[in-house]
Amino acid sequence: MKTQITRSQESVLKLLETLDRPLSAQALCTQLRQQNHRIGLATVYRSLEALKLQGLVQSRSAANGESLYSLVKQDQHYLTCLHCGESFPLETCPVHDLEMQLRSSASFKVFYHTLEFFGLCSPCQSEH
Amino acid sequence: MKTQITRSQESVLKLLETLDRPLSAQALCTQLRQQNHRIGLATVYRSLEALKLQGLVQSRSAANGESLYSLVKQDQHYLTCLHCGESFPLETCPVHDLEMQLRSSASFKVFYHTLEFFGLCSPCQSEH
DNA sequence: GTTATTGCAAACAATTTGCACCCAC
DNA sequence: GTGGGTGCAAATTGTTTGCAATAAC
Repeated sequence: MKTQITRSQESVLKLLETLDRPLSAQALCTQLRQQNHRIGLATVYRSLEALKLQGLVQSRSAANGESLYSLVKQDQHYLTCLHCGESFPLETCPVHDLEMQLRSSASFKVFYHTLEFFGLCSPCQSEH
Repeated sequence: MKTQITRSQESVLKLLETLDRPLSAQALCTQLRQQNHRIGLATVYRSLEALKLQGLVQSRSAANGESLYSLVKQDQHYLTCLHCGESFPLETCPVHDLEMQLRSSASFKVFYHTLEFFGLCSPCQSEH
């Protein structure tokens, strides 16, 4: 479990820090190239995987099947509509206390958590 | 948003009721065929999608990228190891109260939620 | 009979992998 | 120099889709 960071991992990390919402690997790659980084999609995936292993980056899968990546620091708690797939961020996270308890447990080292509620958003409730 | 259940959806639902852990679509298809259901993988996916839309079935993505399906009734809350990918079920769910609050809100109709903590399990902590 | 559902196979797309090249140390 | 990191393109694989056949009503 190496902990050293490579050049690519650093540029991915830097980019994620400027973003306020999770992006797909492909979108991240496109943005990096627009910023004149010569980087391949495979490297973006490899970097994201490495950063996840270090507990710096998290991913969740969107309704369309692709994975969305963001910093662990940026809490990700959503209300997600089963019908249209849209995710509405939750303001507060109700499980911080439990996370703190778990963090102090030696048997499992917690880096971060995700919490997602699934259901129907207001517009989708009125369709039949 | 139709609510009627088809024959295939019913057999998938029946199978899920007999299982105590989430399975992939492929595994579900295999099991159904072993039980002499003549069913195609595509139909399993279509059934799972329909059941999800009805709030009966939930899915989460495993470490290897595939989706694992289970009944909404079967709570799914995990400690997941970033290193080996193994998921350890949590005994209790700390967010039921919040879910109850959200359920009574008219603006978003909550069917179910997922909660997952990510980190390193005990064996993986000792590797370096 | 008409319409929705199904199985199959082909298509698709996100992700992973093989490999030659290149950079850092 | 050597070993790890990288880009590219090919391979892989979970999932979706087109379509003819079938089942439901």
